[in-house]
Amino acid sequence: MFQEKEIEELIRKYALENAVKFGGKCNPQAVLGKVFGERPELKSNARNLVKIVNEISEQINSLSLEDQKNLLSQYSFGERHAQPKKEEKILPPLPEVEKYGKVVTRFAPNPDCVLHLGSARAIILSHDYARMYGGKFILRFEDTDPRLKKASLPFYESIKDDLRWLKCEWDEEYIQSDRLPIYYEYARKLIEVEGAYVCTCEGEAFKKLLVEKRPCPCRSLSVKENLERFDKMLDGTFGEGRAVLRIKTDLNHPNPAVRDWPALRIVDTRRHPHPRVGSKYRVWPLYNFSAGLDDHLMGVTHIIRGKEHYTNMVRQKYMYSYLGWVYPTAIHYGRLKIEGGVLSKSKIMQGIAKGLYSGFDDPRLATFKALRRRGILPETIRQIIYEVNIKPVDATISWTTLYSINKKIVDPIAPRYFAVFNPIVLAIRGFGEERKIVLRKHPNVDSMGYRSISLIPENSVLKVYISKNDLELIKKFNVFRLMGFANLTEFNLKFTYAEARVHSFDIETAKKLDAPLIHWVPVTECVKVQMITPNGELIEGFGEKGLAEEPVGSIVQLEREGFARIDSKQDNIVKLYFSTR
RNA sequence: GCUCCGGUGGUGUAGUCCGGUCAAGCAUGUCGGCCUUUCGAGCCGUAGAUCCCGGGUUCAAAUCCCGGCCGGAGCACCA
Repeated sequence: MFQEKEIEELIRKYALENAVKFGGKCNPQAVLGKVFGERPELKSNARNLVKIVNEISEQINSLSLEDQKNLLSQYSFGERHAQPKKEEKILPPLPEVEKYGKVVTRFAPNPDCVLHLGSARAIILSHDYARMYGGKFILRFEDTDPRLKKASLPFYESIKDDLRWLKCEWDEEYIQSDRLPIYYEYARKLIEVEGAYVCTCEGEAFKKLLVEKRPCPCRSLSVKENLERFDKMLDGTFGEGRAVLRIKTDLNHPNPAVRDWPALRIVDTRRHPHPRVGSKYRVWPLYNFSAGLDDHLMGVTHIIRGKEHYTNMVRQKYMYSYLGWVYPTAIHYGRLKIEGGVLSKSKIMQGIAKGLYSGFDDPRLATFKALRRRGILPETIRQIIYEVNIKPVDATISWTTLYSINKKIVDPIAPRYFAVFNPIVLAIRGFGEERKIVLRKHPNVDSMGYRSISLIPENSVLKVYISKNDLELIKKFNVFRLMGFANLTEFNLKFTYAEARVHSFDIETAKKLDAPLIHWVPVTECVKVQMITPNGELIEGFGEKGLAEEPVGSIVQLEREGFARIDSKQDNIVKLYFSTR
């Protein structure tokens, strides 16, 4: 009991703090929380403490705010108020790592399309976790459907290309169409342990039985009969669609989707040749079979994939139990979308086929190719993935978030240039002498050097391009400033061009007059620029000649316009892809 | 319909497992200011959340329990 005084003091201290924080009235609950935070052992005595806290709170609340502040100043608080807030986003620990000697992850795409943002979670998380724990990252092409979701040769390469761009190098590479004999071997094994049977039932009839939780006639066939039937699948006795190998499951499983799922089916590869192995095989594994086997065979410890695969895990576990295997740790995440970005493989493929999109890198598509061409950096994608993390919920990220991340990375390294779109000629009268303007390539980074713009007047007239988009702004002021150059006045818009006269040169005057700053390009020294906007349109204009000296692939900032990536240069035309504002 | 899984400011997320320093943190966006020869960056500040709803347990619930609502996923001889 001799501690009582001390505890009361503690309560008083937090009550005062809370009261001062909330305008004179403290909340006993919050005070209690703070006290427990400092003295957790008091929790067992919570009931009694509540009474004391309530009493003290009442006392404190009857005081004026001034008195509370004065009393509060007598107490000292530890370090807890000052803690560094900004911490770098890192991945949370991967579950169950201690179960395995070495972490092994995999990314297993079907090479039937290019990769898009929807795969970013699987790729980056799988790769980065493998690296984080000094493990192994496997790339496995799942090209086992020669008919419906048929693989196509160029995509094998483009997927690898995207992976490299994302800085996700893989340690091992497999292609499932090379592994058919392995799958056949395990099919026989599963038949032998009575974990699988060859079913020749017609689809609808089987489904009906399935819903009623009843076995089909094929289910009770002997091992011998099943092996014979399996041979008939392989040798062509059974035609396409006439037989499948099924994995036995619990027919009473509450989810009809997991009951006796199909493992291998027959595809007429004469009519539907596989892009890599042609018509060599006619029995092809289904996803759960080949992926399930491979995950174990390749020693995968952590499967990171979309939540649409959740029931697949349940299905595959039956196969694992027949084989005496332990299922890897599976983590399922939700869909990652980007507002307005096209993320569906079929829409991408169809849109391109119809000419709706210019290609796999059309800026309206959320493919890695498109993102890359727009100057979105792999670091930005990675940061987004770290940010959304592994959650089974869908996330729609906004372009503005992506922009701001990208901008933070790009801003310090992007040289600045002027480029005028929607141009109109501005004739500056009474400008006799030739001049050279020297500007910094980056306002805060001296080491990036300088750019110079030569001004060559003709008959005392200097012609520059300005953007029609700025006309409204200019009209509102008596004086406007061409950035880095001169303050102009007496603006006069003619039919095809505009006129103005030099008012002064110094920035101080411009500031004093509150003149708007306009970017510009001299007519006598410029390059033609074309830029693809995010909605796929092409806009044209003129840019500083220095733009043509920046390497292809680099990102520049067009002042007052935004960031853009230099896509190509030819015939004195610089082609840009707009990146972010 | 059946089977899973979720629901925290506009958006994304932290916290939820193990109830209490959370009258809810961070980022981005909004708005305002400072700075700046960009409408960019940076700095400072502001507003914005019934923690899906209802009930229960408890001294105490974003957190645990029950019910509901809403959303997503799966239910292919696709992956």
